[in-house]
Amino acid sequence: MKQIHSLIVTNGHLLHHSNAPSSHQWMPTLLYNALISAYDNHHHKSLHLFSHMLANQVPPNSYTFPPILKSSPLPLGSTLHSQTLKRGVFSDPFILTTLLALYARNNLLPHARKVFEEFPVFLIVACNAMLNAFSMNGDMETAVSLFESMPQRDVISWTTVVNGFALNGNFGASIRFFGKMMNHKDVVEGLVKPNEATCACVLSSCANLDGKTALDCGKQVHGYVVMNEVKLGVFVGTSLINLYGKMGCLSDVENVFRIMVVREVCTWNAMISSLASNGREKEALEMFEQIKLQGLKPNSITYVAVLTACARGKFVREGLDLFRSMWQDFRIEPIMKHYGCVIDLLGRSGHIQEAAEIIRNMPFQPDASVLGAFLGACRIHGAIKLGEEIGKKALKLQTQHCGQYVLLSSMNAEKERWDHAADLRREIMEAGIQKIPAYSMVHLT
DNA sequence: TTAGGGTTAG
Repeated sequence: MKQIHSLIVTNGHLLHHSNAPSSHQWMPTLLYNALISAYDNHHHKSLHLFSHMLANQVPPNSYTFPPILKSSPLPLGSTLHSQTLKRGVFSDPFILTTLLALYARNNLLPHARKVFEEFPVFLIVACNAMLNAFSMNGDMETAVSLFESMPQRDVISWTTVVNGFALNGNFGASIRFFGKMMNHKDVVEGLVKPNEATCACVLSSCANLDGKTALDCGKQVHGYVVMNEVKLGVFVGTSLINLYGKMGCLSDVENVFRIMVVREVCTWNAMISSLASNGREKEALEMFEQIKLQGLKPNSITYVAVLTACARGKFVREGLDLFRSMWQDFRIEPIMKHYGCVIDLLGRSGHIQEAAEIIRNMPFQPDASVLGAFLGACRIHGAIKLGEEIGKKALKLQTQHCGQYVLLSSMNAEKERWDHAADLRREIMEAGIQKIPAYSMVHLT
């Protein structure tokens, strides 16, 4: 590429006016378009080029808008929408599709529908964007009925619905829809084949359920991946690590990790979480060191995972050091989840006062999960007075959640303050809160 | 030169 580029330059085919003071003025629409799409991940630059082209009276065409619209926030997107109308390119199918996706992303389902109606004929890409629009706005019923009305479907149509159920928390339906896909003539006759995205989605749905059925389903998908040479890239590999980690199959976790060719930060994150939740906290921390050695940059999720490992392993000193260094080393700002981990870390190991101190000095108000972690610590270490004080705050934040009531009530029961305990149990009843019964499971192999 | 679906989070 670079050699060809040099030839073009030395032969004078590129930018005849490059010696002129403002060569940009001579750049035609086509060159601007190419540049704008090259700056795909640099929204600022592509936008700058767009205004530059307008300032130089270079007219944008239907190719100009989609790459900018793809990364535009809503207010800018609306402005561009009117620009497409003014310049007579609104009806272009590429523009319509990106506008549809823009409105879907911003939860403006009615706007998305209106754009969808502009398509004169069936277009699979537009339908897929609309399927996603319904999914992202919680309307799976309409998504499925649109899906069923489509004269053709491709792998993206199927994947969008599989993912749609997962987006709405209906993981069982997501897996069943994948099953339907595998038995449908589209797949049986070889017109459609699940790809990396499809497999990653359904594996993630399996990981979000528990029980043997979900694990077996995930294993079948894994088998399909191997037998059908679906790429074991970052997406599928990371989903598999996550699935096996959640199911306690650490040897499978390690096998997948070992054979992955490309590993990104999210892969390492899934690995750290898997080790941390299976009693191998020390190795989880070693993985964190590995990330840095690989030249990768930990992200916010990495710290959630590694702080969890510290909490489980009772590595108080290491955990606090990590928490304090995340901003210094990587400019990652602690969010609520990180505070939750640190409170859990301090609380479990009996550093109740330090935990209280951190809660008092947080830059934002603690939410129910942080207070809940603290409350749990108070219970373990019998700090009933502090527990009741914090518990009341937690109840105010999470009135419909049974966990805090149960914790407070158990805490009183342990101190044989039966009247307090009973009062709290009655409050649960009166507030109409359902206590979800816990269960244990024995997995026979 | 342009469009639609994907992984990790106590």
